Amino acid sequence: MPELPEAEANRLRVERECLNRTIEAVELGEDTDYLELPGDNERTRLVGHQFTRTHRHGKLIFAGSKTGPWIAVHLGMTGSLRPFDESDGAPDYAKFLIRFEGDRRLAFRCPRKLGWVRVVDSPSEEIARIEYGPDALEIGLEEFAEVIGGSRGATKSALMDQRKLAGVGNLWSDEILYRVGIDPERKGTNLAEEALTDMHEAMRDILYTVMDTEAHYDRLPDDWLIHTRKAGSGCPRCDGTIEKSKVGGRSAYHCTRHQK
DNA sequence: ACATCTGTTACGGC
DNA sequence: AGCCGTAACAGATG
Repeated sequence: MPELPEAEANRLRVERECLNRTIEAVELGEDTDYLELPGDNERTRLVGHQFTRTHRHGKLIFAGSKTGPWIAVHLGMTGSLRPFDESDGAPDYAKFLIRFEGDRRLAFRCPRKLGWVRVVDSPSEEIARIEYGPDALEIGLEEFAEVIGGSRGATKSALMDQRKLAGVGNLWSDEILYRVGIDPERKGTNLAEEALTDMHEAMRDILYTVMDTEAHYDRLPDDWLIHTRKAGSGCPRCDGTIEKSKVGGRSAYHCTRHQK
């Protein structure tokens, strides 16, 4: 599920349904081996506080308040944050549960156990700890061009490097490069200023567009790669063919005709 | 049975 | 020192 727009959709659910309610208890779910989750002391720290605000940086989601502790959530590949009412029962794969006053609950689901939750003093402290670069929607053209244009490896890998800029993953890096007609393997140092400018703009447009749909991919424009991300399919934008390859250990899809 | 997967990270090489 | 690339991680799904 989660790159920046998907993390944003999760943050919005918390923002809408979990603010300004006193936390009464914080519990772990079933089968939490291998997961990094707050221990007894960290969970107790949250009790009695309310979340009054949320924040997102790249793929990281935060909830907290001006003076109280924060939770920092990384969704991994398959995680999600799900507010629910006690009367409806918890979702499956719930690994971490917050009980707010009244009927409201918040579950951190994580079927594949690649996500994590921490209790921290502030978002900025956690962002510094994990060494994330600027958020992909905050980074300006100048710094973007510096960071991506200065990268000696594949442009796709640079876009996905969270220390360079935070928020872009495998799916949307493909979409960005498809939009601007750049081969995912092209070296960053081999990109012209104009290509970097186009890429920065495409990144912003793609992330905002996906965010606007709250990550409902069926509502995205027909000429996006996402709908034809399959080896051998025809390119929606030219006469080319979509090819699958490996870039930086991840599967990459690109049009062999208009992406050079 | 086997390959795949929107996440990171540890480690070796340059 | 830093940057880069690859293997590894865990478990559901097709």
